[in-house]
Amino acid sequence: MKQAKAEPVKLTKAAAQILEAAIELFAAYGYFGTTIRHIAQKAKVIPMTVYRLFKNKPSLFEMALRTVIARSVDQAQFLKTVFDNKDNGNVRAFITAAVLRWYESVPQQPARLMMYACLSRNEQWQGLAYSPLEDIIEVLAETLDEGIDKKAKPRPNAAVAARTLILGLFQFKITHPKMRSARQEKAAVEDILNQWWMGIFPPSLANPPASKST
Amino acid sequence: MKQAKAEPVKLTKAAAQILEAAIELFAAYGYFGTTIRHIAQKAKVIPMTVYRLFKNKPSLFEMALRTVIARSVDQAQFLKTVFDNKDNGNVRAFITAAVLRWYESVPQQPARLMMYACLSRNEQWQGLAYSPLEDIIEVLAETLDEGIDKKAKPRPNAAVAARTLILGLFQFKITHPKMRSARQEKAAVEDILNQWWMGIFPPSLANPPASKST
Amino acid sequence: MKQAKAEPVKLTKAAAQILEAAIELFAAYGYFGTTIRHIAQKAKVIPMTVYRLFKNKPSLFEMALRTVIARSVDQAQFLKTVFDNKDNGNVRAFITAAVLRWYESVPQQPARLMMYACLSRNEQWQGLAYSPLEDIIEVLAETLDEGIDKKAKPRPNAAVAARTLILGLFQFKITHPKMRSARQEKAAVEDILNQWWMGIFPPSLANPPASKST
Amino acid sequence: MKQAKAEPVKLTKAAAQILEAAIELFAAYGYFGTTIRHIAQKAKVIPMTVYRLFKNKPSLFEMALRTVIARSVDQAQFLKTVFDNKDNGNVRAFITAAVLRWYESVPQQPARLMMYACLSRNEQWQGLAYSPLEDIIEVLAETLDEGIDKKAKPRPNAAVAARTLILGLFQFKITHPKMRSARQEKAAVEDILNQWWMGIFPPSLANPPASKST
DNA sequence: AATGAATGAGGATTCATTCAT
DNA sequence: AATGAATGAATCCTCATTCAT
Repeated sequence: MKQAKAEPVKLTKAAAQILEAAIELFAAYGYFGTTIRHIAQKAKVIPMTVYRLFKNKPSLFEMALRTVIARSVDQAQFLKTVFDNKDNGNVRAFITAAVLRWYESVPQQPARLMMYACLSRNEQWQGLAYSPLEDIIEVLAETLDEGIDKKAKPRPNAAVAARTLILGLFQFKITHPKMRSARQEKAAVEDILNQWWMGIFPPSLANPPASKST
Repeated sequence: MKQAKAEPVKLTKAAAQILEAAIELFAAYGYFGTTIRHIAQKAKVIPMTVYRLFKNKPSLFEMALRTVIARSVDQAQFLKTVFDNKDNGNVRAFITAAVLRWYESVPQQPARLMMYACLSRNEQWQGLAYSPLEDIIEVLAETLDEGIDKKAKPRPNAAVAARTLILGLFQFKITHPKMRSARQEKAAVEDILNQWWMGIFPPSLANPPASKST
Repeated sequence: MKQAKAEPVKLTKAAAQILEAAIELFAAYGYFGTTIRHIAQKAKVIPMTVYRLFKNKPSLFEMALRTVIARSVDQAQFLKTVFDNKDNGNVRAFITAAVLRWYESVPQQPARLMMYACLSRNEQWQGLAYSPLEDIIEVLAETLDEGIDKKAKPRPNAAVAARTLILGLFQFKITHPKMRSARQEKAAVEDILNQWWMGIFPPSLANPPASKST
Repeated sequence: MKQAKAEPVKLTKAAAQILEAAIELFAAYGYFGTTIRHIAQKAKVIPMTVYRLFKNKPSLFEMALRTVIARSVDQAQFLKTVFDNKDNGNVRAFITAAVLRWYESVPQQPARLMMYACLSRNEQWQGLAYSPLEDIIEVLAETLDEGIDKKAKPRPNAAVAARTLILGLFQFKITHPKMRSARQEKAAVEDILNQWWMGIFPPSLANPPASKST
């Protein structure tokens, strides 16, 4: 699990306000669509204060990104804790519930901000933004792997499966912001999860192990 | 399948140049990160020409988005043709190959542009950007559904499965732009596809149909 | 009566359309608030045509002004004809009716255009714009003078009286564009006219001939 | 009397300079004929300062208009004070002197600015511009009414008479800016005033109450 | 450390006008 | 003579940033 620690430094009240405003606005409008003045207004400080507490605009964006990621990392660790303490009963139900809870616990704001960072031309930001997803994927994959029958043939690839699920859900969260109610969204995510568990064809009916493309 | 026709109008050379430049730059830097002057320079025209041929910046962005989508729609229709002409042999191999070909045929540019549109606060752009993905999902779901054993229990949900796959691949394309070679990327996509087909646990070993959360 | 002849030159259809559009828009938005493109659009020609038929923007404005003035001059002459043919009966009623008819016959457009010309820093335009009012004032003053008792003491000054009335009515027309209905406007103008005829104090009660200020 | 208070707020030096420059230039060239850069240059500030101290161009115009009107309102109140303190001697001479003083005290600048506002398509500006004239008219009408013999037949209409005079004088001030010397202008205004007091025909000689047009 | 003012470049957009066709 | 394209400067306005207080 990559380290992306940040925010443990004590922030003054003004700095915290600015950071929250920056997160909100960068997430909503992206880097270029957000102005320092706008951030300052939302944080109820004058623009000068932004420059006293943060070096400049890129630096502020990076700080906002790191802050959001730090929180996300915490979530990965929380998930890990949950998984570590699981009883060995119904693995599938357990993981399903945990992933659902994770999905619901991720606000759109961080997701959007991370997406903007991924789209940016700044490789450092891209790397930063991708790391928390990798963390979640890693935790999920580990837990999955423990539950997989090691002698199954074909043996499922836990890492790939975890990646597919998390990226799909992440994308789903961003691209369906207002198109459905929370209830509908939850139902859709459950469908995705179920389908993910099931696979398309039950192995008994499925065709042979799939050709390696043409 | 939603209609998103565009670009049938004959474009002058300058307009076509501007449009291509706009697609490229909007895809790279987003709406706010791209300036009309920048577009004009890349298209080798003076800024005024942009305004003669396009109403304004939002309109140009929408035009670029529609153009990219129109091309994507063509791909959906191409995929549909491929599926319609399939022999009834190995369905899985056939679909796998087709989806792989689709994945490789989608340039990053349109994907990025569509992602920026999805992230924008403009609901029309969001809708436009999402439509070609829906088209692909629809075509894939239909074909999948034909191959699914109607009496299987639990019966796979073709629509959800298709959505999960396409959104996941789309996200994958965007978020992994430079992190791996083309070869690695292809291998990863194949893994995703295989995993998608297989499901995590073979039904025979799987736990019961999954609790509805909580 | 000053000569401000114009427009006898034969205009092509396009030129006439442009001129009418120019009059309308210059009257509505003033010189700087009106653009050649806007005029061309309203006249349903391309901007180039404006430059083929008129030298440039100032020249077009002057042409519009002259056109409007020429029509106004015609009105002055019409008024003159009316006055020349009057019977020698009720002079007051006759003039009142004629002035009312004049007031109603002057569209707001020319009045606004002339006002804009008066306000401009171009002395030629100022002179042009003021001339038709002077014409009307002159005609009215002559007719008034004929009706005034040459031995009255104090003897009314027909020129001043005419000027006061016409300028007041002109101002009234411009500054009360939408504030009252046509019916209300006519009633107000009649009040003005009556008051103008009457003077404030009947001479019998009036104080002596008025001090020459201070 | 309508309230149009403004300008009591303390203005910084730069803001005051900008406002004065705006008044001068808007009065000279109208709204569209005046540029922010021009105003900034005259005020000896950089254009950005204009936008720091005023919201935008329309807002600056409105501020300029309100400032000019506030000064005018003060004049109306001054006139009122004068009228309230008048002895009951020669009413006509007293009012004549007061109106003359008012006329001379109104600079051309405010008059032009108000005229431009009246001509604009902005109803709020029209209303603002017209209000100070209404104030003066009201004050004058009240004082006139006190002096009018209530039993005179036909009884003069003080409101209409006041309106006619003030509008006429206002128009006169604008349309005769440079055409005569100050001395000539004063003489002309005195003529107008005398004529206004007198009416055209002494009632004894006048024809019957004037036909209501047709 | 908070504030207002300054900077100067750059944002989108439109202007009047002219050149090639 | 009609048209589209070009020109280049000007429009209003905002940007990120820094300098004086």
